[in-house]
Amino acid sequence: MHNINYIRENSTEFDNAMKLRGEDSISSKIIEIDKIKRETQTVLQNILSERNKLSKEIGNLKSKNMDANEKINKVEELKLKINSLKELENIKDNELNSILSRLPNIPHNSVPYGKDDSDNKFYREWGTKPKFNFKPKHHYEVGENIGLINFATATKLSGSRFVTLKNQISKLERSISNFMLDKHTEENGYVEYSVPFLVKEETLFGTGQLPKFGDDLFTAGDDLWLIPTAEVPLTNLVRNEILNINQLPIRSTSFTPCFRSEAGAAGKDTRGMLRQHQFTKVELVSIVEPHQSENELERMLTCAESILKDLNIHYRVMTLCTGDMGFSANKTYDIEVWLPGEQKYREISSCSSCGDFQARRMNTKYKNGDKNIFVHTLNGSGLAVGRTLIAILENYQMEDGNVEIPEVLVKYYNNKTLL
RNA sequence: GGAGAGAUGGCUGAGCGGUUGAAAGCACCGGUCUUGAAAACCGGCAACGGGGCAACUCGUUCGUGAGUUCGAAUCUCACUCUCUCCGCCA
Repeated sequence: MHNINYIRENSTEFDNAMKLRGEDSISSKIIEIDKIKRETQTVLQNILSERNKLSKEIGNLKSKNMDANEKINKVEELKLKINSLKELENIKDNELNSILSRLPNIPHNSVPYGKDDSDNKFYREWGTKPKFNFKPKHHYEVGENIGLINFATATKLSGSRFVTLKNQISKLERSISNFMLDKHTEENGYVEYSVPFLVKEETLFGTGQLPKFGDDLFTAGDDLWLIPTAEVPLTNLVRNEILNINQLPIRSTSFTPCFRSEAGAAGKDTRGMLRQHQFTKVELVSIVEPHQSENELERMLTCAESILKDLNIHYRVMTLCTGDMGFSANKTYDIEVWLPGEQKYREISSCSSCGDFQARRMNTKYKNGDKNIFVHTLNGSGLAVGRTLIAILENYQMEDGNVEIPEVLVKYYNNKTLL
């Protein structure tokens, strides 16, 4: 959600920023609505003030048993005006909110300009592509060959874009999530939460999924929605709060399933478990003071990377261009892991800074002296567990069809070194 | 699912339809005292918005939304949420 004062005072910059994100120039429309709203408000408030005065006078007269009819009639007249002005103010306020709540965040000035993911910029990489003396398989081949990944059974239960894992691979998924949570809570300074997987509309508004992207989500009826990421509940933990400055920074993490309708992805990544309606993820969220957020994004990225380093899997980090960023982000790094079976880098984490964009939607501030200031929010995957599983199956596969267990996971995997 | 109780400022908690934006206490901030701290005492302390260069001023807000009234935290209705008891259940 944007600061209307900023738009008023920097309309050109604002329009330029929206253009980078593929939006039409709209500041003039916003400013016009805002102007009418404020003018209405001023007139309305003067009348309200008059009414309040008269009402007090009426009270005084009545308490002295004196006649107040003249003043009562006056107020009656005012009421008509008040009602129509209130109505107008309401209409303009709704128009304004409806526009503002659908506009994406302004990109940070360090974000490269671009149309889509082909314009993302290389930031850094770690490790090298592993060498195989056989042709590495896709993760689904590895899993299906040993009967531990099964798409057909999942289709029977739930349709396309679901999977069932079994036995050792289920256990491996569990080991991965435990490893990630331990790392983030014991070394990286995050506090673990268990959160609801079903949330209300206001909650999704707070982080920016609604009102614009309802099509990407699943509903559970009763006004509840399935979370597409733990970013939603974790960030909204502080919705409508005025935090004490010494509570910051807040760093939280949670392991949750994520549910996405993948509405716009028909025909994309249909093979394998790369793009599912349901997957698990360990999420990282930070709530910080504004001056900390740039550093915090780098820190968060490092925390996410630490998982892949420990797993010893080659990856690269990309800075997303203006056209590829998510709605609420002002800057995003994607970590892309190398998949030898597919011979491609694939996203395994996305770390975003949202500035005060979500804080405005959630109404989350902190007290700094006598001022209440919007916090900055950040979120990142630390990491997508399903895709980490894929990365392990492809990077650690052996010629005989078995899979080696990464060293850091062995203790989480009953001390076994092979699948 | 059945019965009942409730929702007030960061927290606890008062509040006859008319100086109640809201008592009191706690917390917090500033000061006096003290070598320092604590205690005690004194003072300050809601949010959001409009207007104004500013001092300041006006409006809105006591779960949410409607209504009654000249005037609503206080009355009416609907909704939401919380708690207690009973039933059911992981």
